[in-house]
Amino acid sequence: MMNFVEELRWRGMLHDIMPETEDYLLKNKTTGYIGFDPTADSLHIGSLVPIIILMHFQKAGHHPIALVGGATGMVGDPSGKSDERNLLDEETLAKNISGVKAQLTRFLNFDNDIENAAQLVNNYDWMKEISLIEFVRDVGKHITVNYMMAKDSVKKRLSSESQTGMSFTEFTYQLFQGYDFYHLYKEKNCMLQMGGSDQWGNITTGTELIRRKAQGKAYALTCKLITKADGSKFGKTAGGNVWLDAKRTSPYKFYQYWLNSSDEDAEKYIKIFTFLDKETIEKLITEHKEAPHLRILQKKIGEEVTIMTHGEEAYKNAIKASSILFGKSTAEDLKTLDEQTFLDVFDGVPQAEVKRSVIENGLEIVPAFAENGFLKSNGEVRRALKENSISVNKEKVKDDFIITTKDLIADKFVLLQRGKKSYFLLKII
RNA sequence: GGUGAGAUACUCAAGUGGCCAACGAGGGCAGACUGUAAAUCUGCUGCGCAAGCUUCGGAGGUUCGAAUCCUCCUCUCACCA
Repeated sequence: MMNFVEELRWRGMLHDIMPETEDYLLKNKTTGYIGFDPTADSLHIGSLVPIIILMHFQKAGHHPIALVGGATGMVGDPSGKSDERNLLDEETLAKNISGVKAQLTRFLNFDNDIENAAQLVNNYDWMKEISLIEFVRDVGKHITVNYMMAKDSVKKRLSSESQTGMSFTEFTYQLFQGYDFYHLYKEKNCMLQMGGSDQWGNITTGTELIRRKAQGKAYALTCKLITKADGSKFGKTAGGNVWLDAKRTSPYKFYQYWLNSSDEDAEKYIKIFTFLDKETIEKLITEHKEAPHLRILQKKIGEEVTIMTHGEEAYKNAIKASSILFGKSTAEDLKTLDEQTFLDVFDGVPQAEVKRSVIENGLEIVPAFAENGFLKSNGEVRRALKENSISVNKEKVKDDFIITTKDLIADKFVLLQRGKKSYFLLKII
């Protein structure tokens, strides 16, 4: 049997582990869970780490449970937050939960035919049954406020660093999460809770509750939070979060995110986000160091993670799109594309519709960029022109350029571009 | 409830009657260089081709002239109760 803990360790994912956990996991096939917050109707790549942990867990023969926090999502976890959270209304929450559920099924094997099929639970299902009196008597009684206050997540908010203080609601959060663990321990014989290192406090409230209320022993394990070498937040781009949902973040952009990782980060990511074995990874790292400009690591990570998330087909399209957008393709190359290929490549690129007659009459460059919502104002277009950053169909143009029918791609599109990475499509109707 | 401080562009933050479309920093965008990188250098960062126009929490007022002075309002923070 594969050593799950060792696997996480050499991949540099392990942060904190309760004593005896490794031993227990080696000797027993057990059940473990990770909670996912339904703060949006899609997970983003930050959630990929816990997902991958569950995948490793399942691979090692254990039984993974993914918990969707329908109830805890209503309370709001104060960990890592310096401000009070906004609460989600029930309708949004329901939508988010179903979105998150759908995504998790892509990564974990929920097939009941196998022995250690993954399970999906929603803590709202049991939390909704509990009355306040019940909760206060049966759960609250076992945990002292002193214990709760000692948690970092709470201390931080009570200290003078925090401007807003902390509501009772958020203070209670750890009891909710702790109760989840207790519930799964009782109902599903779940012995282990995992999560990001910021969850340590919440997780140990769970093991504490299990110890006091059920005289049981449960285990905990956390993984390192993903950081980036330049200090910026992982999983964010200027355009927002990088989502797992293809509708929110196109596979092309998803792939690009990994491709643009720094060398330093790529060495970490390849261990964390791919399932390649140690030898393969070490070989790749060596190769990469010999020829860093080839970006072997980034490409491999992009390939593995994009295929895992969006499938083979989407990955191939992302590659094709990348080579057209960033290769030495010219206006001529672009014009050889048929409509379908063109649309695949530029899937997700913002676009606007323009009447054919406008192009036939000749469209000046300034209004072409400003009036369709690509750039904010005429002034901005003029500025950009001065910077020599405006291209039409991948060719730099000056302010006297006029778009005509000869610039149409597939007789239907004009590709506008600001700088190297920012595209916009005019679609002729 | 009382007292005090404050609200300036994406963020922080100067500006206390004309020299203010508003110092500076960060962020963002672009150009050069490069590996679609990092670092570095340069330019831009309210609208307008321009004349000019609209901005400094909101509404009024004083003034030839207001981000700056006055009145009221809204909100935030701190201390006290």
